[in-house]
Amino acid sequence: MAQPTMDDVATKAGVSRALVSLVMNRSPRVSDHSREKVLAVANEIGYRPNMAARNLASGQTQTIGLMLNDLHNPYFTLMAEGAAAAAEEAEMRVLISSGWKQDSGESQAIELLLGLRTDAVLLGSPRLPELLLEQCAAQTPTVVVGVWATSPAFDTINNDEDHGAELIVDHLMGLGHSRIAHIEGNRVAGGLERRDSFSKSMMNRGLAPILVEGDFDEISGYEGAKTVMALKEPPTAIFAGNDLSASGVLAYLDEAGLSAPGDVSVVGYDDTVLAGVGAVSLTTVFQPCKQIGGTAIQALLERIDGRTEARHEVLEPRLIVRSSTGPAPS
Amino acid sequence: MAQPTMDDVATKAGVSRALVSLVMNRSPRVSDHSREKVLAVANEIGYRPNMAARNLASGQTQTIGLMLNDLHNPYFTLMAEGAAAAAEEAEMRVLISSGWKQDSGESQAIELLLGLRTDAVLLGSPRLPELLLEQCAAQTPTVVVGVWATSPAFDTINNDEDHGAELIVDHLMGLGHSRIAHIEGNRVAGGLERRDSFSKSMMNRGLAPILVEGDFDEISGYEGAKTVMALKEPPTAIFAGNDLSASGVLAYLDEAGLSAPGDVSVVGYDDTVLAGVGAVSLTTVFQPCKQIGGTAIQALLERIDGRTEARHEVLEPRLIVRSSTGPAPS
DNA sequence: TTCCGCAATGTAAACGTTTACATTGCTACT
DNA sequence: AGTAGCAATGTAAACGTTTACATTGCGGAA
Repeated sequence: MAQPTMDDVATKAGVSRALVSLVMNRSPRVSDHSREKVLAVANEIGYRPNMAARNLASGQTQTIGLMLNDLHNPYFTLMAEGAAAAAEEAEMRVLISSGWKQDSGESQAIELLLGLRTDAVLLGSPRLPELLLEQCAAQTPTVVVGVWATSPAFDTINNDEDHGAELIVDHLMGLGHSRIAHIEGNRVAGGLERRDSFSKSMMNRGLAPILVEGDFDEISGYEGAKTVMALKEPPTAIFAGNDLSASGVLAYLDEAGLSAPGDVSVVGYDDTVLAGVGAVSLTTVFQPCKQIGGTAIQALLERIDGRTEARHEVLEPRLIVRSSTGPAPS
Repeated sequence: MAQPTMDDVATKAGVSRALVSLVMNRSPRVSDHSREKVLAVANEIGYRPNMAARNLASGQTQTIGLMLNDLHNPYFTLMAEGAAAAAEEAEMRVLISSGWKQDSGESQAIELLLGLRTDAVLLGSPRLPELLLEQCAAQTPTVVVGVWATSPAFDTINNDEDHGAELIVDHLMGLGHSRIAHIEGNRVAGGLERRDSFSKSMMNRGLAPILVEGDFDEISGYEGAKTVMALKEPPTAIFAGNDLSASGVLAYLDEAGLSAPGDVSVVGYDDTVLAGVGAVSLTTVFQPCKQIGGTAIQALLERIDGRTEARHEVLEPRLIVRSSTGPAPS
């Protein structure tokens, strides 16, 4: 599988290697005649520039690395799609790796990207401690999504969790609910803020929050629902950490012969495609996933261009009321 | 952001560059004393090997590229997870790119991977014609999942579509259905086989297949259901191209005031997490997504090790009956 | 003491590009 | 005719590794 190199093209086309390089990089300095000749030969022998060599020589990759917490979560894949589209516009490509929700996997995933020397990295809800994120930022332009931090070393984009939690609590209280449970997201990648915001909102309104562990996925939604519904005084509403988790809650309720919103109201978070689809459509909090991805790429491009002051963006949440919430049963 | 190089480490540790290289590659030929010294320095100055240089010099990347048709489809992300796990065992990393369901995007995605000179590539339901897949295979070891082909240039892994369609048709006929519609997957990435198998199965049993276009996603499931339910004689059962599409079907039915399986039975394909979750759990055909990913990586590793004969694997489908199918209404 | 063998380390030539700079021929002006 | 200027192309030195091979130094056998 020895692949053709620039030299092969140059020789066969009877020109110098430098000229081939210019052609491949669309330089305007080369004559139409040469350009055509070179392209023809390149095409004929199936030449494809070696990115490693290109990167080594130029110090650039035209590539942005994405580390995503959980590829099974539409929130992240939508973010990736938005990022890919934005990158495309800047003639950049996006390379994805994931830690599959494990600390060690995530380290490796980031390590891989840093080793590749992508021009920048976008970290989607990293689980790693802020210190490590700063180390990453020291190596390459970095934007972190989904983790609250005020580090001057990297940019962040976050949802206003406090406000989101308030919207949900107010909505549910308005429907007459007072025993409201929250199935937490994880305790490492920004789930903590959502949980704390919920607690605070509840407390402020004189209600006791019911909390149960989770990990932002279906299975923990299912388990969490099972746990809280087994309480002596089960909640009349469940606020799941995200839509994925809410799906799990609905699955459990269905299995247990309970209905939403008849018996229990359910709220998700993110407004991913999961929320709209399915027999019971989810009341949830909208997050502009794709747009977040695009904004993150913009921020990275600016950093590549030399910006150094950190920017910490906070997005306003918006409650989307669908059919999974209703009046509290009397 | 000038990053430290091997030379920096070598100088600071008072050794040669080659020795640092040996240490970084865990060679047993270096003394404990030197190893420790080098590692200490590397760690101190935050040295990280440059993959581009490493790749250029060694001709290896220890990396396998994954091109995935649609990151929003759990089928692919599960496959990726399985692949990542298998790669991990072989001390390899996995790099993902997607064409986001567009031909041009897919070309770019594959081009990116080939340019990077990953040691091999795994193509998840590529939309591109077989000719292009062969070109890819000519450059690097290639395994294609989800596309029927008998090319001697690459390996394939596929579901036995004929059998899968038969299982579904028999199941539905057994429940008394005769007007059965199929919402097609796409017409480029292997959706054709599923559609043809369905048609054939129906015909063989003396039934006329009802077909409607689709693209393996929620929206086309929704639209497809809308289309067929508007027929003079609407079907009593819908076989969606995959689970994603089936979700869309369920969403439409719900919106139209119809219920599954009371009014219409619905069948999916893939048995992704979508099938089990949700108020109406899906009858579907099981595919061992993760395992497919793992098998694909195995095949690639063998090819990297020198195997050249192509292997075309066919997996046996298994029908999973859940609550979205029931007797045909009388 | 001499010399062999071996472990540990160093030397230097790749790997396939980019890119600053040098060279070559023209055109067109004086 | 001589030459300035410019477009087109060539030359060669990086870029940061790996790796075959050379060198060093040391312990022990002769």
